[in-house]
This record gives sequence, C-alpha cells and structure tokens, in this order.
Amino acid sequence: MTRKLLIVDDETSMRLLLAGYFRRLGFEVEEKESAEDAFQSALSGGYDCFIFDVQMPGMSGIELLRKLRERHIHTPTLFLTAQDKLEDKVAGFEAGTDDYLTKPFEPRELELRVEALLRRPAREVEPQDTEAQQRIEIGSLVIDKRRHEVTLDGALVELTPLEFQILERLASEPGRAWSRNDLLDEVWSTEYEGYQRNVDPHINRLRQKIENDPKNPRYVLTVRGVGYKLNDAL
Amino acid sequence: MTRKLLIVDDETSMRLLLAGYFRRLGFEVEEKESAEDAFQSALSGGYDCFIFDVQMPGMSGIELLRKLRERHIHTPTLFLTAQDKLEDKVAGFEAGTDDYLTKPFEPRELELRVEALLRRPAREVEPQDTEAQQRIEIGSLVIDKRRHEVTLDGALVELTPLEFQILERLASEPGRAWSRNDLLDEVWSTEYEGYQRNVDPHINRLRQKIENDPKNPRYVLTVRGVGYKLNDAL
DNA sequence: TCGAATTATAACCGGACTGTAACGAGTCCC
DNA sequence: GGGACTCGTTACAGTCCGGTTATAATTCGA
Repeated sequence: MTRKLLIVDDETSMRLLLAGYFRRLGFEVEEKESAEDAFQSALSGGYDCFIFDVQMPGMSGIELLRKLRERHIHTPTLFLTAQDKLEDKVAGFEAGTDDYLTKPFEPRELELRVEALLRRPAREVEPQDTEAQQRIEIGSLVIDKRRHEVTLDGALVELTPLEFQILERLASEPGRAWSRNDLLDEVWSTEYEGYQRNVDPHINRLRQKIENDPKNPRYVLTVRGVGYKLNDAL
Repeated sequence: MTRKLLIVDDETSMRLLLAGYFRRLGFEVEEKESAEDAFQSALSGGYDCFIFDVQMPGMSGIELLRKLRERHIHTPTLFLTAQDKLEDKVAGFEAGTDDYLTKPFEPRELELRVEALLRRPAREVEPQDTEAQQRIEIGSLVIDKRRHEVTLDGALVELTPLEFQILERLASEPGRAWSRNDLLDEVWSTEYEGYQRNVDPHINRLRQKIENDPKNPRYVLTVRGVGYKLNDAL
C-alpha cells in the first residue's frame, strides 16, 4: 500500500521539488497550487498526510487546515513556512497542525518528520454511541440530529438550516417518496403559500453538497411526477 | 484527567524551567536527571508524553528512546537538543521520536508541539462516569464544576454565574447543538417568559472571555438556525 | 423523432438571522 | 445607601440564506 500525500504550495519550483523528492521515495503525491484547489480533494479523503505551505495568495494554508479540521478531517498535517514568528506558529498549531517546519529546510528533515507523522496511529472518529442516538445512517451518509451535523465519509458537510431539515425529513423514512407538498407541509410548517417548485433549488443545492456526482445522485433521488426520496438501497 | 509528562534533562536549570512551565499549565510532571533514572519510570508507564534531552552524560536520550521503543513503549516523544545537524535529527527520528526541537527555543513552541502530540493519538474513550462529571476538558479549556472554575491554558477565567452555567450546560454534552430554548429551559429554569435572543449577548460575553479570537470561536460555535454548541473536535 | 412536460441549475435580491455595542434596571455586598 | 457588577433589552451592522425568476437539460409520450 503506497502512502499518499497532498502537497499544496503556490510556488511551482518548491512544489515540484517536494513532489519529485517524495515520489522518488515511493510515495504517491498529489499537487495543488492553491488552497481552494486543495480543499475539495482533501475533503474527498484518501490521503495519509498533508503538506501545506502557509503563505499563499487567496486562502492561506492555515485557513485551509482549519476548514478541514472543522469538517472532521484529521489527516496528519505539516506546515511549511518562511515565517519563524511565534505567533504564526501559534496560529498554525491552533488550526490543528501536527508539525511545523520553517524554510529553508533540508528535504531529508521533512521526510523524517513526515515518516514520524505516518507511524502514529491515525485518529479515528469514534461516534460514541451512548443512549439511543438520534442518528440516521444511509450508506456513508450520516445524519446526526443531536449534533445537528451531517457527515459524508466522515467529513462534515455544511448545510443550511433548510437543507438540513429537508434531508432530515427524507431520511426519517428512507425510500418513501415525498411529494413537494409533503415536504412543504413538513419542513415549512403547514399552510405554506407559495410556489411548489421552491423545493427544487433546495434539493439541487443539497445535492451539490452531499453527492459526489450531483448529476447522478446516489442519495437524493427524483421521483418523476411526484417529488423526491432518499435512496434506501445502499 | 490531568496529563502526565516525563522530562529528562541533566541540566538542572533547564529541567526546572520546563517542569515549572508545564506544571503551571496544569500538567503533572515527573523529572529525571539521567536516562538511566528515567528508564525504569518510563517502563512502568502512565505517561502521556516524553520530553528528552539528547545530550546527557551516560546514556543519551536517543539511546533511551530506542530502548523504550524496543520494549513497545510508544508514548509520544519530543527531543530537545542543542545540535542542529541533520545527522543528529536522522538518529533521533530513527530512534522513533515524534518531534525534535532545537535549543534555544521558546517554551510556548514546546507547549504547542506537546499539545499537538497529545491530540494525535486516538483520544482515549474517556472514563465518562455517566454523571458526576466534575471536570470537563475541551482543548485547553477546563471546566471544573466542583471548584466552580474555568481555566484557559491554565489561567483562571472569571465568568459571571450565568456565563458559567451556560458554559457548563454546553459542556455537559460537547458537540450537542442546543437551541436557544433548550438553554433557556436549562439555565434559566423552565418557563421563562422572555426574548429568546437574550441568550446571544451572554454567548457574546462568554466568547470575549474564553476565545482568543472571538470572531472565529474555537469553543462556542454557532449552529445557524438552531443555537449554539461546544466544539468537541479539539 | 419531435414536442410538451418535468426537472436541473444558475443568478439575484430582499429579508432573516447573528454579532456586537451600548444602556439602564436590578441586585448584592460592603 | 452607594457602587460595582450582572443581566435584559434595544438597536444596528454585517452576513448568510431562501424564494424567485429565467433558462438549460432531461424525460417521456405521441
């Protein structure tokens, strides 16, 4: 099993240097030029270690990691930075990094530190099932009412209140086809005066967030002529 | 649950400095003057983290760690050293250390690195003796119900009674999303006739006191459309 | 295969929700 | 009785969300 790294640095020369170095060592390496690019890939998972540059135009490495950690992505992470200031280190560690290396550095040291991170056991997200949880699992989608959170493959998905309610409704009876009116009654309180099709854009936005391929939804299925349902054949 | 450190350094002044520093942060610290002394204690276990000086008369820190790892002691470890040479770092990491800090360093950075080590190995399934949870730790925030005290990074935080109760409630089920009504019911006794949004300013004042950056809270998080929750992913 | 019906998607704007500062009333304790 | 502290309320600013509209894409029946 090869180990997979995600390297994010806006400086091309540095990125290529590191990627080449680790590839020669037998790692599988994916490179990204910006935090924005990296975010989606990182969310989809499968990495054993992140190496992030701190200073980048647009989103910084620190912001990137913070957003990932908020979404319960606990992949071991190492920051690279030209900044040696204590306050920067504080910010880095508080964002949840595991290590912090100041440029210039020797590639060998980076390698040693990455190896050190990889030999630590990965942190699992254990859902601690006390009591009768208000938790619904459909495939790798988990809806936790108590925490008011939805996770996909362990990664937190940020939904708006309405999106959450719609999903919660659908999930309360997986497989049941809900008409738009059903949903309007349940989610928008009874007696809602408005266009039935209001539901559609919300379903759409929901799919953008929880479906890997929104064009071919796995979870939220269309029931033509009726409305929507949550797929229970997973 | 206080975290227990083993600090090994032959230099008395450094040892005392570090031990004092970590004790003030609420750690339990055991000090040893030599690797030989430390070996038996380390074997007997019970430590959450080792901090070893590398250069010591007699057995070096590296040798010490190697012997411990051979005996399947995998406690997270950090080396301190005056040596900045790559070959020393190689030796350290090959012995199985998790981190490596070169003197001179700022105590704060050592603290950050130790915290990073402590949060990585899968958090133990907390004893969680159902009720009577007298002490709750979230990141570097400690809520001690028995003493009716809250400390942040070891420093006492002065909260008003109401602020304390709100925090205590939130902390009684970390990660649970509480609606404003939940909090009003729990904190202000049942049947409270008043504006739900009364909660907000209290949350705000609470954040001013326990958050380093109240604009981007680490502990008290907003659950849009619902209320608030205590972050348990720290 | 074509056209009508249905659904998907993008963009926009008004409004709802939250954050925060300021103020005043109430309370407790010297 | 006075001063400090705490809490509830109000007001306002900023952000995010949801409903609407318009248009594209898809499905299905004729």
